Amino acid sequence: MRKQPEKSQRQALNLYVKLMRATNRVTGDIHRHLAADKLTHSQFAVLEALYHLGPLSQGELGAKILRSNANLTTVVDSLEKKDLVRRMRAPEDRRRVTVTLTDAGEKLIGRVFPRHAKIVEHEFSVLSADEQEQLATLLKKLGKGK
Amino acid sequence: MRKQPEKSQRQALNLYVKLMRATNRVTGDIHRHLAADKLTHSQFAVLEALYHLGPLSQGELGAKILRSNANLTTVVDSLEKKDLVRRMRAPEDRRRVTVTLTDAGEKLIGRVFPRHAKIVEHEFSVLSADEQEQLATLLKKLGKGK
DNA sequence: TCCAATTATTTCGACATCGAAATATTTAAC
DNA sequence: GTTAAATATTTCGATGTCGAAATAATTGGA
Repeated sequence: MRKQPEKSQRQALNLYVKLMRATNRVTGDIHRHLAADKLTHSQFAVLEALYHLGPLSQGELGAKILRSNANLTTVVDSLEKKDLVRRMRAPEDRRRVTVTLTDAGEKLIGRVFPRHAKIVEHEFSVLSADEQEQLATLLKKLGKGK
Repeated sequence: MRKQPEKSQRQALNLYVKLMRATNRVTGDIHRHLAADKLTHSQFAVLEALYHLGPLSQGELGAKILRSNANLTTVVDSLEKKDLVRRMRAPEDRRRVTVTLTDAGEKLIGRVFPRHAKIVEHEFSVLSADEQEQLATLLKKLGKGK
Protein backbone atom coordinates (compact mmCIF):
# COMPACT_ATOMS: atom_id res chain seq x y z
CA MET A 1 0.00 0.00 0.00
CA ARG A 2 1.44 3.39 0.96
CA LYS A 3 0.55 5.32 -2.17
CA GLN A 4 -1.91 7.76 -0.59
CA PRO A 5 0.50 10.54 0.24
CA GLU A 6 1.69 10.81 -3.32
CA LYS A 7 -1.80 10.75 -4.70
CA SER A 8 -3.04 13.45 -2.39
CA GLN A 9 -0.05 15.61 -3.27
CA ARG A 10 -0.68 15.16 -6.96
CA GLN A 11 -4.29 16.15 -6.48
CA ALA A 12 -3.34 19.26 -4.55
CA LEU A 13 -0.69 20.27 -7.09
CA ASN A 14 -3.14 19.90 -9.98
CA LEU A 15 -5.69 21.90 -8.07
CA TYR A 16 -3.15 24.62 -7.46
CA VAL A 17 -2.48 24.91 -11.18
CA LYS A 18 -6.19 25.08 -11.92
CA LEU A 19 -6.70 27.74 -9.28
CA MET A 20 -3.96 29.84 -10.84
CA ARG A 21 -5.30 29.41 -14.35
CA ALA A 22 -8.83 30.30 -13.38
CA THR A 23 -7.77 33.33 -11.38
CA ASN A 24 -5.48 34.40 -14.15
CA ARG A 25 -8.21 34.29 -16.72
CA VAL A 26 -10.77 36.11 -14.62
CA THR A 27 -8.43 38.87 -13.46
CA GLY A 28 -6.90 39.23 -16.91
CA ASP A 29 -10.27 39.88 -18.53
CA ILE A 30 -11.28 42.28 -15.80
CA HIS A 31 -7.98 44.08 -16.07
CA ARG A 32 -8.56 44.80 -19.74
CA HIS A 33 -11.92 46.36 -19.07
CA LEU A 34 -10.70 48.51 -16.19
CA ALA A 35 -7.73 49.66 -18.24
CA ALA A 36 -10.18 51.27 -20.66
CA ASP A 37 -10.86 53.80 -17.91
CA LYS A 38 -7.23 54.00 -16.82
CA LEU A 39 -7.95 52.23 -13.54
CA THR A 40 -5.92 49.49 -11.92
CA HIS A 41 -7.54 46.69 -9.93
CA SER A 42 -6.56 48.40 -6.69
CA GLN A 43 -7.74 51.83 -7.73
CA PHE A 44 -11.05 50.39 -8.80
CA ALA A 45 -11.34 48.38 -5.60
CA VAL A 46 -10.80 51.51 -3.50
CA LEU A 47 -13.40 53.50 -5.41
CA GLU A 48 -15.83 50.65 -5.15
CA ALA A 49 -15.33 50.25 -1.40
CA LEU A 50 -15.90 53.96 -0.84
CA TYR A 51 -18.91 53.88 -3.15
CA HIS A 52 -20.62 51.07 -1.28
CA LEU A 53 -19.38 51.63 2.25
CA GLY A 54 -18.81 55.38 2.46
CA PRO A 55 -15.62 57.10 3.68
CA LEU A 56 -12.96 54.80 5.12
CA SER A 57 -9.47 55.15 6.51
CA GLN A 58 -6.54 53.88 4.49
CA GLY A 59 -5.99 51.06 6.92
CA GLU A 60 -9.56 49.90 6.48
CA LEU A 61 -9.22 50.17 2.73
CA GLY A 62 -6.01 48.14 2.77
CA ALA A 63 -7.68 45.35 4.73
CA LYS A 64 -10.64 45.45 2.37
CA ILE A 65 -8.68 45.17 -0.85
CA LEU A 66 -5.88 42.95 0.47
CA ARG A 67 -3.05 45.34 -0.14
CA SER A 68 -0.29 46.61 2.14
CA ASN A 69 -0.58 49.94 3.91
CA ALA A 70 2.45 51.10 1.97
CA ASN A 71 0.69 50.38 -1.26
CA LEU A 72 -2.49 52.10 -0.15
CA THR A 73 -0.56 55.34 0.10
CA THR A 74 0.40 54.99 -3.56
CA VAL A 75 -3.06 53.98 -4.71
CA VAL A 76 -4.75 56.86 -2.89
CA ASP A 77 -2.04 59.21 -4.19
CA SER A 78 -2.87 58.38 -7.76
CA LEU A 79 -6.61 58.60 -7.20
CA GLU A 80 -6.14 61.94 -5.50
CA LYS A 81 -4.03 63.18 -8.40
CA LYS A 82 -6.91 62.33 -10.72
CA ASP A 83 -9.26 64.17 -8.34
CA LEU A 84 -11.35 61.04 -7.74
CA VAL A 85 -10.87 60.93 -3.96
CA ARG A 86 -9.99 63.37 -1.20
CA ARG A 87 -7.84 62.81 1.91
CA MET A 88 -8.69 64.24 5.31
CA ARG A 89 -6.96 63.69 8.63
CA ALA A 90 -9.59 62.24 10.94
CA PRO A 91 -10.20 64.90 13.59
CA GLU A 92 -10.95 62.37 16.34
CA ASP A 93 -7.74 60.43 15.70
CA ARG A 94 -5.20 62.38 13.75
CA ARG A 95 -3.13 59.32 12.92
CA ARG A 96 -5.84 58.20 10.55
CA VAL A 97 -6.50 59.49 7.06
CA THR A 98 -10.11 59.36 5.97
CA VAL A 99 -10.60 58.91 2.25
CA THR A 100 -13.76 60.20 0.55
CA LEU A 101 -15.03 60.13 -3.02
CA THR A 102 -15.13 63.44 -4.84
CA ASP A 103 -18.05 64.21 -7.12
CA ALA A 104 -15.93 63.17 -10.08
CA GLY A 105 -15.00 59.93 -8.31
CA GLU A 106 -18.60 59.20 -7.46
CA LYS A 107 -19.59 59.81 -11.04
CA LEU A 108 -16.83 57.60 -12.44
CA ILE A 109 -17.45 54.65 -10.17
CA GLY A 110 -21.20 55.04 -10.72
CA ARG A 111 -20.54 54.57 -14.39
CA VAL A 112 -17.83 51.90 -14.21
CA PHE A 113 -19.22 49.66 -11.49
CA PRO A 114 -22.34 48.46 -13.33
CA ARG A 115 -20.19 47.47 -16.29
CA HIS A 116 -17.73 45.74 -14.00
CA ALA A 117 -20.58 43.80 -12.41
CA LYS A 118 -21.76 42.69 -15.83
CA ILE A 119 -18.29 41.54 -16.79
CA VAL A 120 -17.80 39.57 -13.59
CA GLU A 121 -21.23 38.06 -14.08
CA HIS A 122 -20.18 37.09 -17.58
CA GLU A 123 -16.88 35.59 -16.36
CA PHE A 124 -18.71 33.26 -14.04
CA SER A 125 -21.54 32.52 -16.39
CA VAL A 126 -19.76 29.36 -17.56
CA LEU A 127 -21.05 27.98 -14.26
CA SER A 128 -24.69 27.44 -13.35
CA ALA A 129 -26.15 29.10 -10.27
CA ASP A 130 -25.80 25.82 -8.41
CA GLU A 131 -22.22 25.37 -9.45
CA GLN A 132 -21.45 28.92 -8.39
CA GLU A 133 -22.90 28.19 -5.00
CA GLN A 134 -20.77 25.06 -4.66
CA LEU A 135 -17.70 26.97 -5.73
CA ALA A 136 -18.42 29.73 -3.23
CA THR A 137 -18.63 27.20 -0.42
CA LEU A 138 -15.36 25.53 -1.38
CA LEU A 139 -13.48 28.80 -1.90
CA LYS A 140 -14.72 30.12 1.41
CA LYS A 141 -13.17 27.15 3.20
CA LEU A 142 -10.00 27.51 1.20
CA GLY A 143 -9.78 31.24 1.84
CA LYS A 144 -9.91 30.77 5.57
CA GLY A 145 -7.22 28.16 5.78
CA LYS A 146 -6.55 26.38 9.03
CA MET B 1 -40.61 40.20 -11.07
CA ARG B 2 -37.39 41.22 -12.78
CA LYS B 3 -34.98 40.70 -9.95
CA GLN B 4 -32.95 37.86 -11.43
CA PRO B 5 -30.23 39.92 -13.13
CA GLU B 6 -29.32 41.63 -9.89
CA LYS B 7 -29.19 38.41 -7.94
CA SER B 8 -26.97 36.66 -10.43
CA GLN B 9 -24.63 39.63 -10.46
CA ARG B 10 -24.46 39.68 -6.69
CA GLN B 11 -23.62 35.99 -6.69
CA ALA B 12 -20.87 36.47 -9.25
CA LEU B 13 -19.40 39.46 -7.42
CA ASN B 14 -19.32 37.57 -4.14
CA LEU B 15 -17.70 34.64 -5.86
CA TYR B 16 -15.09 36.92 -7.36
CA VAL B 17 -14.16 38.20 -3.92
CA LYS B 18 -13.90 34.67 -2.57
CA LEU B 19 -11.74 33.61 -5.49
CA MET B 20 -9.36 36.48 -4.82
CA ARG B 21 -9.21 35.78 -1.10
CA ALA B 22 -8.54 32.10 -1.58
CA THR B 23 -5.88 32.68 -4.22
CA ASN B 24 -4.31 35.34 -2.11
CA ARG B 25 -4.03 33.10 0.88
CA VAL B 26 -2.62 30.14 -1.01
CA THR B 27 -0.07 32.13 -3.01
CA GLY B 28 0.91 34.18 0.00
CA ASP B 29 1.79 31.12 2.03
CA ILE B 30 3.66 29.55 -0.85
CA HIS B 31 5.53 32.77 -1.45
CA ARG B 32 6.86 32.79 2.09
CA HIS B 33 8.24 29.29 1.73
CA LEU B 34 9.88 29.91 -1.65
CA ALA B 35 11.40 33.13 -0.35
CA ALA B 36 13.37 31.04 2.14
CA ASP B 37 15.38 29.80 -0.87
CA LYS B 38 15.42 33.21 -2.56
CA LEU B 39 13.10 32.03 -5.31
CA THR B 40 10.14 33.90 -6.75
CA HIS B 41 7.03 32.08 -7.94
CA SER B 42 8.14 32.46 -11.55
CA GLN B 43 11.68 31.33 -10.93
CA PHE B 44 10.42 28.30 -9.09
CA ALA B 45 7.87 27.57 -11.81
CA VAL B 46 10.58 27.64 -14.48
CA LEU B 47 12.86 25.32 -12.52
CA GLU B 48 9.96 22.98 -11.87
CA ALA B 49 8.92 22.88 -15.54
CA LEU B 50 12.47 22.07 -16.62
CA TYR B 51 12.77 19.48 -13.88
CA HIS B 52 9.66 17.60 -14.91
CA LEU B 53 9.59 18.23 -18.63
CA GLY B 54 13.24 18.61 -19.58
CA PRO B 55 14.76 21.49 -21.61
CA LEU B 56 12.25 23.98 -23.04
CA SER B 57 12.41 27.17 -25.05
CA GLN B 58 11.56 30.44 -23.36
CA GLY B 59 8.34 30.69 -25.31
CA GLU B 60 7.26 27.30 -24.09
CA LEU B 61 8.18 28.23 -20.54
CA GLY B 62 6.22 31.47 -20.80
CA ALA B 63 3.10 29.62 -21.90
CA LYS B 64 3.59 27.09 -19.13
CA ILE B 65 3.91 29.52 -16.29
CA LEU B 66 1.50 32.16 -17.66
CA ARG B 67 3.99 34.97 -17.95
CA SER B 68 4.86 37.25 -20.85
CA ASN B 69 7.82 36.58 -23.10
CA ALA B 70 9.33 39.82 -21.93
CA ASN B 71 9.18 38.65 -18.36
CA LEU B 72 10.65 35.27 -19.20
CA THR B 73 13.80 37.01 -20.34
CA THR B 74 14.13 38.56 -16.90
CA VAL B 75 13.30 35.38 -15.03
CA VAL B 76 15.80 33.30 -17.00
CA ASP B 77 18.35 36.10 -16.60
CA SER B 78 18.15 35.88 -12.85
CA LEU B 79 18.24 32.09 -12.81
CA GLU B 80 21.27 32.16 -15.10
CA LYS B 81 22.99 34.65 -12.87
CA LYS B 82 22.54 32.22 -9.98
CA ASP B 83 23.92 29.46 -12.20
CA LEU B 84 20.71 27.42 -11.89
CA VAL B 85 19.95 27.27 -15.62
CA ARG B 86 21.85 27.62 -18.87
CA ARG B 87 20.77 29.23 -22.16
CA MET B 88 21.58 27.77 -25.56
CA ARG B 89 20.48 28.95 -28.99
CA ALA B 90 18.63 26.03 -30.52
CA PRO B 91 20.77 24.87 -33.47
CA GLU B 92 17.80 23.76 -35.56
CA ASP B 93 16.04 27.12 -35.17
CA ARG B 94 18.31 29.86 -34.05
CA ARG B 95 15.45 32.16 -33.08
CA ARG B 96 14.74 29.96 -30.11
CA VAL B 97 16.61 29.82 -26.83
CA THR B 98 16.65 26.46 -25.12
CA VAL B 99 16.85 26.61 -21.36
CA THR B 100 18.39 23.73 -19.38
CA LEU B 101 18.94 23.03 -15.71
CA THR B 102 22.53 23.12 -14.50
CA ASP B 103 23.65 20.57 -11.92
CA ALA B 104 23.18 23.19 -9.24
CA GLY B 105 19.68 23.94 -10.56
CA GLU B 106 18.77 20.29 -10.62
CA LYS B 107 20.01 19.87 -7.11
CA LEU B 108 18.10 22.90 -5.83
CA ILE B 109 14.78 22.04 -7.42
CA GLY B 110 15.21 18.42 -6.33
CA ARG B 111 15.42 19.68 -2.79
CA VAL B 112 12.77 22.43 -2.96
CA PHE B 113 10.09 20.70 -4.97
CA PRO B 114 9.17 18.00 -2.44
CA ARG B 115 8.76 20.63 0.23
CA HIS B 116 6.68 22.75 -2.10
CA ALA B 117 4.45 19.78 -2.82
CA LYS B 118 3.95 19.23 0.89
CA ILE B 119 3.02 22.86 1.41
CA VAL B 120 0.53 22.88 -1.43
CA GLU B 121 -0.92 19.67 -0.08
CA HIS B 122 -1.24 21.32 3.29
CA GLU B 123 -2.88 24.42 1.80
CA PHE B 124 -5.62 22.35 0.27
CA SER B 125 -5.98 19.98 3.17
CA VAL B 126 -8.85 22.07 4.54
CA LEU B 127 -10.82 20.31 1.79
CA SER B 128 -11.57 16.59 1.65
CA ALA B 129 -10.48 14.57 -1.38
CA ASP B 130 -14.04 14.73 -2.68
CA GLU B 131 -14.25 18.46 -2.23
CA GLN B 132 -10.94 18.87 -3.99
CA GLU B 133 -12.26 16.90 -6.90
CA GLN B 134 -15.38 19.09 -7.06
CA LEU B 135 -13.27 22.21 -6.89
CA ALA B 136 -11.00 20.96 -9.66
CA THR B 137 -13.98 20.40 -11.93
CA LEU B 138 -15.41 23.84 -11.27
CA LEU B 139 -12.09 25.64 -11.65
CA LYS B 140 -11.37 23.80 -14.86
CA LYS B 141 -14.58 25.15 -16.37
CA LEU B 142 -13.84 28.59 -15.04
CA GLY B 143 -10.29 28.53 -16.35
CA LYS B 144 -11.38 27.79 -19.85
CA GLY B 145 -13.97 30.53 -20.08
CA LYS B 146 -16.27 30.70 -23.03
C1' DT C 1 16.40 33.76 -55.21
C1' DC C 2 14.41 37.56 -52.83
C1' DC C 3 11.15 39.77 -50.04
C1' DA C 4 7.22 40.00 -46.92
C1' DA C 5 5.16 38.09 -43.18
C1' DT C 6 5.80 35.45 -39.12
C1' DT C 7 8.04 33.93 -34.94
C1' DA C 8 11.30 34.20 -30.76
C1' DT C 9 13.67 36.93 -27.84
C1' DT C 10 15.35 41.23 -25.91
C1' DT C 11 15.23 46.04 -24.67
C1' DC C 12 12.86 49.97 -22.92
C1' DG C 13 9.86 52.64 -20.14
C1' DA C 14 6.36 52.48 -16.90
C1' DC C 15 4.03 51.02 -12.86
C1' DA C 16 2.20 48.01 -8.96
C1' DT C 17 3.67 46.04 -5.11
C1' DC C 18 6.18 44.82 -0.97
C1' DG C 19 9.04 44.98 3.47
C1' DA C 20 11.56 47.76 6.46
C1' DA C 21 12.57 52.01 8.46
C1' DA C 22 10.96 56.63 9.60
C1' DT C 23 7.42 59.79 11.33
C1' DA C 24 3.30 61.26 13.74
C1' DT C 25 -0.14 60.41 16.99
C1' DT C 26 -2.68 58.04 20.59
C1' DT C 27 -3.18 55.02 24.54
C1' DA C 28 -1.97 52.85 28.72
C1' DA C 29 0.89 52.15 32.69
C1' DC C 30 3.11 53.97 36.18
C1' DG D 1 1.61 64.02 33.79
C1' DT D 2 5.37 61.55 31.59
C1' DT D 3 6.94 57.97 29.04
C1' DA D 4 6.79 53.41 26.59
C1' DA D 5 4.28 50.77 23.57
C1' DA D 6 0.97 50.54 20.02
C1' DT D 7 -1.12 52.22 15.78
C1' DA D 8 -1.55 54.71 11.10
C1' DT D 9 0.65 56.48 7.40
C1' DT D 10 4.57 57.67 4.52
C1' DT D 11 9.10 57.15 2.54
C1' DC D 12 12.67 54.37 0.64
C1' DG D 13 14.78 50.86 -1.98
C1' DA D 14 14.07 46.86 -4.51
C1' DT D 15 11.79 43.77 -7.62
C1' DG D 16 8.29 41.58 -10.73
C1' DT D 17 5.56 42.46 -14.35
C1' DC D 18 3.68 44.14 -18.68
C1' DG D 19 3.09 46.24 -23.49
C1' DA D 20 5.28 48.12 -27.29
C1' DA D 21 9.13 48.66 -30.10
C1' DA D 22 13.48 46.72 -31.67
C1' DT D 23 16.25 42.90 -33.26
C1' DA D 24 17.23 38.39 -35.19
C1' DA D 25 16.01 34.37 -37.67
C1' DT D 26 12.91 31.48 -40.43
C1' DT D 27 9.41 30.47 -43.81
C1' DG D 28 6.50 30.79 -47.83
C1' DG D 29 5.27 32.67 -51.88
C1' DA D 30 6.26 35.14 -56.38
